Amino acid sequence: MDYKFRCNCPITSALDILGDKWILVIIKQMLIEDKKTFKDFIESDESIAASILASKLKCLEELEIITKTQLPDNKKSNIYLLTEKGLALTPIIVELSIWSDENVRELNSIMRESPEIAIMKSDKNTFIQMIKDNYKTKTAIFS
Amino acid sequence: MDYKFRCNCPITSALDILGDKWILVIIKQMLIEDKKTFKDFIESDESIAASILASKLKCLEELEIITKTQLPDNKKSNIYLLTEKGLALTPIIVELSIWSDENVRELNSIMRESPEIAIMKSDKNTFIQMIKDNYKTKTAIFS
DNA sequence: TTAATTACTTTTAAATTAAAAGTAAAAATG
DNA sequence: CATTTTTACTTTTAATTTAAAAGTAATTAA
Repeated sequence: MDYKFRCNCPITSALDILGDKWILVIIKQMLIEDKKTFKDFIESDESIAASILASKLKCLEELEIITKTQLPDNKKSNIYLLTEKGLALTPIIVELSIWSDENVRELNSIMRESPEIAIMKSDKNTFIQMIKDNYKTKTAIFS
Repeated sequence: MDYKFRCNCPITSALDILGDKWILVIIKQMLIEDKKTFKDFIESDESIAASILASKLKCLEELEIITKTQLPDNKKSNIYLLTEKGLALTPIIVELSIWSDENVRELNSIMRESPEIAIMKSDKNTFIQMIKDNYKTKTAIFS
C-alpha cells in the first residue's frame, strides 16, 4: 500500500486519508451505530454501494484503522472492528457533530435531533471517553 | 443552492459538506497559512487546479463559510475571508492535526514537524481560541 | 437438498476531478 | 499612453472516481 500524500502538511495528510465522502461515515457507523458486518453497512441509512464499501473497507484495513476478523462459530459473516488508531478518530467525529448541530441544521430540514449534544458540548472529554469505553465494552466479545 | 443530504444524521450531513479532498484544505490554508486570494491558493503546496478551486470557493461562499470581498484600492484581487461559521471549523482542524501527528506521520515520511503540537494537545481550548483570535486580528484590516 | 443469505466482484454508466489552454479586466511598466 | 504582465477566472478535454446493477461463490437455514 503506497499512499500518495499531497505535501508535507499534517492536516492535508490526514485529509489525504479521511477526506472523502465515505471514510468518516463508515467510522461513525462503527463507533456509534454498532455496524460490524458488510450487510450492516449496506443496510444503513446512507446506502453505500457494495463496490465502494468493499474498496473503502480494504483501504481502512490496510491503514490499520479497522481490523477484519471472523467468529469461530460463523464462517460467513466477517466482523469489522475499530483499532486504537480508528478509535482515536472519536474527537473528530464529536467535533463534526457539534459543528453540524450549530451550522448545518438550518440547511438540512430532516436532520435528527441529538439529545446528547448539550452534554457533548459542556464536557467534551468525558463524552469522548464515554463513546470509546462504550465501544470497547460492546465489542469485547469479538476479541 | 439546493444541497442534497444523504440522510438525517448530523455527522453524515456535515460530511456532505466537508467530506471531500479540498474543502477542509482550503479552510486550513485560510485559517493558518494566511491565504486570501485566488493566486494564494493556486500557489500553495497542495497545487489545486484553477477549475476546482473556483468551484469550491463558490460552494463555500454559497454556504456562508467564507465571504468574497474587494478592497477599495484594488479592483483586481478578490479577498476571501472566513465567516464565524468557517472559524467554527477550527476545532475540527485542530483534531485532524493531533490525529495526524499520532497516526499519519509513520506513513508520510516527509511530513513536517509542528513544534506547537505539544501545547495543542495539553491545552486544546486555549489553542483553538488563539488560532481564531489570531485570524481575526490579521484579517481585521480587510473588514 | 434446495433455498436463502452474506460478502463480495465485475461490468458498465455517470459524475467528478484534473490538466491545459484560453479569456477578460485591471494594474504595472516603459 | 501603449504595451506587457498579472489576477481571476472559464472552457475544453482527458482521466479518475463513484455509483448502480448484475453476477458469483461460499455458507447457513429451511
